[in-house]
Amino acid sequence: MDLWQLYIFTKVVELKSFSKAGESAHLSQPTVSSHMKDLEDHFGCRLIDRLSKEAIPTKAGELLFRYARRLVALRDEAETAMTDFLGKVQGRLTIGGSTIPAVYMLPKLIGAFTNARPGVTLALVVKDTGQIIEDVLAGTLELGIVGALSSDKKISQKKLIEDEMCLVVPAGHPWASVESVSLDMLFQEPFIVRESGSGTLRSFERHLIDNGFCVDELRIAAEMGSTEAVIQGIKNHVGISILSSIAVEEELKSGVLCALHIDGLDIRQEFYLTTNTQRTPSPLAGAFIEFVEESARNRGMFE
Amino acid sequence: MDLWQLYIFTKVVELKSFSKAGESAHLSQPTVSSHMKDLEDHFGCRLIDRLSKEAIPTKAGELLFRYARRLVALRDEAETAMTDFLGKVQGRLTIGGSTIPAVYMLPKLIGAFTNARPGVTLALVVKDTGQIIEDVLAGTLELGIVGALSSDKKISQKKLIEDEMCLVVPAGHPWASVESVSLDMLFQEPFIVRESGSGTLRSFERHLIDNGFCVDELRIAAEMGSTEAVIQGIKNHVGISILSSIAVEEELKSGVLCALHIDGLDIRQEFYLTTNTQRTPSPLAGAFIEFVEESARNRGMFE
DNA sequence: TAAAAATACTCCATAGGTATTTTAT
DNA sequence: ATAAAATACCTATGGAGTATTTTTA
Repeated sequence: MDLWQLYIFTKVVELKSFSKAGESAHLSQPTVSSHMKDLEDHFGCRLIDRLSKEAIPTKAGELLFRYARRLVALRDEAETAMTDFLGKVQGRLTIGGSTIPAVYMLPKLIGAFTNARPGVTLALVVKDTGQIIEDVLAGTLELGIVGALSSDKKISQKKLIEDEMCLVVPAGHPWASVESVSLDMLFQEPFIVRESGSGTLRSFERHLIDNGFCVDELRIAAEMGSTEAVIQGIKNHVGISILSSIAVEEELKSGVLCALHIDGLDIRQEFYLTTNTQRTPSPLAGAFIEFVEESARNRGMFE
Repeated sequence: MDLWQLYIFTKVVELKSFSKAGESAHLSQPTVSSHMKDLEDHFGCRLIDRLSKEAIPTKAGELLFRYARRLVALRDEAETAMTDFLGKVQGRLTIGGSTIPAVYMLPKLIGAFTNARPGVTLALVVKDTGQIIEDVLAGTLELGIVGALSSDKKISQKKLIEDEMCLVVPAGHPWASVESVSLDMLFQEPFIVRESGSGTLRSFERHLIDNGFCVDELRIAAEMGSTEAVIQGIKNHVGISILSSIAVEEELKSGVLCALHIDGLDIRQEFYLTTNTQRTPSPLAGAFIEFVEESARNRGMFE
């Protein structure tokens, strides 16, 4: 009993004729006969009484007809659901982001993507890089944007943007108009650091040590729990700090803050679109990935 | 996209493995591979991601899986519904009967048939012979029991019982112990007739005329609207009458009434199980037909 | 006689198999 | 090295056709 035979059966019942059913299904009359015989052999009973002028289902045929109609309808529903799913970019997609991408990159990207596409819902999950990579590996997340590379062969990562850590000072600060300062000059100024455990702080520490300095020598004015808090601290002259240029993009544009290089200290961080090589992205995920890559190529992402 | 492939697909998703799915469906692993490829080609997208240790559906595969499960379940439901319908004698059957069978034969038959079969409902429709034959021809009724033959070639009729019209007198009547009386003796006694239009009356009239008599010459004591009324009339000494022996079966047994032959008047009526040659009976109708024929053969029908 | 389904037959697409290779852990 | 799926290739069933016969109104 397959769907094709059941479909032909419904046509026979509806049109009350083998030959008309054949026409409607683009089949010859003998082919219809043979399928009906197959069905009758399968159930071991007559399903259709062949009267001279019309074909009428038996009681058993009526019972089967009710199921056949439902089965054919459900098949059609499945087909259209699949083509809809594959054809249209729609539905819900969850994107993972580590702190910097989640706060400074993804909101803009998600906004631009969903605005042009009704019927699309994007959810953002903020977790640390390790967690996001685990979720991508497990298949819980279709994609993430993180600031570190994974050695796992199942993880595919595409560089989206390079972010430089800059020394950030408030407007009006003596260094505001300077291009760059030397590393030892940092130790004169009150400094704001992130709480220990932050990726930003760790990479800064490593670079200081590499250059023969130590964090303890900094004149630490405050320790802040978030990038946003550090920005507020600088604005309010609590101190200066090292920050991702992406994070202060807005403030640099408006002139509230200024960024400068530190001679001999080149801290760059790259952000990667992270997917599972072994998993096929949904059409929605595929479209978003394309959109993100396109934005990165056009440098339209943060300009 | 056929049910067989969808079934294999559900097995692959459930068992997370092509080879295990093959085992469970008694197929080789390459056959499963080929079916999955067929499905993927059909939808034009990947449905299953083949990881090293397990096979996991893609988003599109998850969508299809939901439909596939429903389709397979519905198919199974149809199969069991069909085998139930064909295997068990159950459900509802409507039987047509003309007056005599409907009142004096079918209640007993229906009672005996349904008592032994839980889950069976028999409905009785009382109509005149012509109407019942029309309904059988139209397929509205699967079977009827009527007292006349049809010339329609699409009608099959099987004789169940032969019923003789007898002269019925109350117990204690002078003729009660007599074997038979001559036709002319009828005209001495008060007589009860059925209303004009009754089949019983018509055939009686015809027979009288054939023998050179006329109904008008009878001493008509009363004209009754139903066979039951005639019986009551005889019991209460209103008069005597000619009745179907089946109709007075009970009263003859209990001795309240007596039946005797009329010399030279032989009115017999046969009752026929009537079906449509072109229609396949449902299992329930078939079982009832068999039961009725068996009862007729055993003469257990009215004894 | 006409119209519908059944039968007889032929052909080829494909579901199924086995043997083997590829791939990833 | 192992386990799983893919590939290659072969076979046979059966789905589809055309031509014809049977059936019944």
